[in-house]
Amino acid sequence: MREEELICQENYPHYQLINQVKLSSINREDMQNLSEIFKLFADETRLRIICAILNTELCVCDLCELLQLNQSAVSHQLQLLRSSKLVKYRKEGKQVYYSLKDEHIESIIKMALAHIQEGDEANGAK
Amino acid sequence: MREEELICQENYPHYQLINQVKLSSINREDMQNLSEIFKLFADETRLRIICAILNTELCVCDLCELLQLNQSAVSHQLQLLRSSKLVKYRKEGKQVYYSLKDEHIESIIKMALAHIQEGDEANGAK
DNA sequence: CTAACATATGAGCATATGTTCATATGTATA
DNA sequence: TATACATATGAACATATGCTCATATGTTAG
Repeated sequence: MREEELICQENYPHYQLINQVKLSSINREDMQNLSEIFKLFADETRLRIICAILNTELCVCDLCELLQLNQSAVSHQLQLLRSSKLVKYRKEGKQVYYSLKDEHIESIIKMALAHIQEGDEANGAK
Repeated sequence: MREEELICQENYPHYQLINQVKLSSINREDMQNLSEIFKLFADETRLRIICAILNTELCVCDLCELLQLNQSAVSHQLQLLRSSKLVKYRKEGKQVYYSLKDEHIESIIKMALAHIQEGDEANGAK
């Protein structure tokens, strides 16, 4: 529909390169799923929740106390994490205990942490 | 300010646990930086751009062609990636070539990919 | 210098997102 | 069964985000 405006004239030499990238690239559905996961990590509150239950299971009010957030906000975020199957939960009496479902998550966060720490070194943090 | 409504009565037994989590947790500033990075990965367009330049440098119009997006949208996203120092760029004549700055990024994405693929197995994808 | 091209950027708009408030649901205890 | 407590959830609102359109900037060729 907008071929003419999209393709700049210089990129024909890059045609092969583009095609190669296209072939080796992650398929569109995985890409969408990837961005979904990263969305979960993208909110600070959610990330704090995730980190809090990295190695421990905690109940909702523990999380409220820890993050100093009201119960509704925490529950809404947990709802999101639950429906994305990032967390599992266990009911015990009145309480509901949440924990992480997958150990990849810790690796992802550690890797990202390494990234920002390397960034610090490279930039002005000397 | 809202102590009374936040702290549920049952969590006193968890007091130690909460404190332990609090102590071992990532500090607030790093947490914010982490969420910033994940925000960058959280948009599908941006993620596609990032993946496209994982191993190759590409100019803006290559990206437009590859992602079938208009130049303005791509440039805006590149602007974001640039100001977050996730990408580097190199001007050559009229063109500007973008590439990634950091190899952690690939690891992060690969890890996340592993997560979603494991999720597939675990769920109905048989 | 002018025209054409590649990229950048500001404004405006529509949509998505996170929080709060009010209330519902579910569980234990008196 | 009634009450208190822990959690979940819907609605409303304010803010953030991503895209588009128009235009600016910078570069090369004629």
